[in-house]
Order: sequence, then structure tokens, then C-alpha cells
Amino acid sequence: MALKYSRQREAIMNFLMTRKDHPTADVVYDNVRKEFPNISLGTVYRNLTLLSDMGELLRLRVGDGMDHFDATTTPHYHFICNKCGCVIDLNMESIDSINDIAGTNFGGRIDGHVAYFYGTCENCTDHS
Amino acid sequence: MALKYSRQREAIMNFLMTRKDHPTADVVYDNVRKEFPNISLGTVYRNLTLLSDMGELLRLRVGDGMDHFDATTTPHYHFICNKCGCVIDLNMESIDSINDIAGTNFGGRIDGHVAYFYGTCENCTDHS
DNA sequence: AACGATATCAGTAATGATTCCTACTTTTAG
DNA sequence: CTAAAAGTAGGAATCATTACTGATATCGTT
Repeated sequence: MALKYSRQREAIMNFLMTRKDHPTADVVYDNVRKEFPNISLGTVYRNLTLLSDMGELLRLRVGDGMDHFDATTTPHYHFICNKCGCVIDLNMESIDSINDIAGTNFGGRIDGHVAYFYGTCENCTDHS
Repeated sequence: MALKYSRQREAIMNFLMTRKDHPTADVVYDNVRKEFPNISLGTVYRNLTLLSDMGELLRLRVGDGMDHFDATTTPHYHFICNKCGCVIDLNMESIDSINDIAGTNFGGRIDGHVAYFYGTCENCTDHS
């Protein structure tokens, strides 16, 4: 057997499933610590990496220097607010056709893409 | 007068304009050092940030932990090879229409997007 | 050409996110 | 129940990047 159960990993997964705002490792750490006061930041990182390697989590590199994690693994796109830095799921159809557009005039093989949309979120628009 | 000329900055810019492979700060440092043996890595970083803030460079976060820099500032897309990690410009039309697709069902304002395509580059396909 | 204000520099220390290491604990197959 | 294997806590280490500091280079004004 390669993968053993651990309550810490389950707690991390459970926490992420309750959140829609794509927390960073630090936020996961702070919150899981309420249930496991002794959990180590290294454990959080190791399990986040493990879970995203297994495909149970998405690791998002939104460009703010920290990785964000998303328990919704069905393909979807993300929006990042230039003002507050929040990360929001976009409710839009998949646009895999752009893989084909990118593939013309290109010698290699394109397997997929990631796309992040930037702008101002609803909240920050209101308050300005 | 806000911005003063510096030979170091010019050398960094000149070097990047000779390259199509989107070097990292480290690679810029190693190469500019041939002309300025005493240049400091901090100077490289400061000027790369300065130049990209001014829009003369593109800062690419391709997901390998290091920022890559691109002297071609006209809008274009990038391909990252999953095997060798190389970064290649894609010769494709702009697909700004996906901003509109993303904008439906979304309360905020979308200003733009970044998209990275992943797969296997021509070189790595041949050698496998 | 010399002056002075200030941007820039080299060198180095500091930061922040992430990973690695090691001795101890938990899980699980038999 | 037992023991091998995987997981953990805690902290040190790493890596890219940024900040600090005293010295240097640039440039508008004389």
C-alpha cells in the first residue's frame, strides 16, 4: 500500500471543501490548526502537494507569489482581482478550442492550457 | 526627472532583446556579467522589475517557481514544455473574445487575461 | 567644466514561501 | 498484537526575490 490514511490530510481536504475562495497554504495551516493545534506547516505543504498530484486539488498560481488551492477539480476558470487579490471561480463554458487555435503553426503537441482573467471584482467596483 | 540612464539597465535590455527563450533573472545575471563582471543580482532584479513596470518587458509566471522575462511586449501567448520546461512564443491571433465569454455571469469587470499552453515541445517529441 | 541633487549601483543582509531532514507516532497488513 | 511502512512535528535549510546602505554615476543648472 502506498498511501496511508491520516487525519491531518483529511482535515486539510475537509477544510478546503468548505471554502470557495481558494486559500493559500498559510490560510489552510491557520484553520486546520484549530482542530489540530500541533499540525506542522510542513505537513500542510506536503499534503497539499500530495493531494494536487493525485488530482484531488487544483494548485493555482495566480501571480501573487503564493500558491492557492481549490477543491473543485472539475475544469473551470479563475478571475483574480487586481485591487484586492481575491480569486473567484468563473461560471463559463470550457474553451478547449483555443488549444487547436494555438496548435496551428506550432510543431509540438499541446495538451492543455491555463487561463486567468484579471480585472476588478464586484466588491472593489462598488467601493470605488 | 524620474528615470536616469544606466548602462546596466541598457545591457539587461539589450541582452533580453537578443533572446527568444524568455530567460530567468539568473540567466540574465550570468550573461550580463560577461560585460559587467561586478553587476549585482539585486541590480538585475531591480531593473527587470522597473522595465516590466514600465511595460518594456513582460514578466511571465510560467509555474516553475521562477519568473521569466520577455522583451517582446506585443500581445502574444506562450507555450511551456512539460518535459524540458522551455518557454516558446506562440504565433497565434489574439483571443480577446474569451474576455467577453468570461464576463457573462460575472459581476465585476474583466480587463484582460493571461493564458499559458502546456504540452510537449517539438524537440522533446522527436527525442522520445 | 564644475556643482549639487538624486537616481542607481554593488554588496550584503533580510524576507517569505516552500522544501528537506530526523527522530518519534500512527496506520494497517498479516 | 506486532512490526513494517507511511505519516508527523518541529525546525533547519533552500531558493527566488527584495530591502538596506554607503559609494558612484547621471544630468539639469550654473
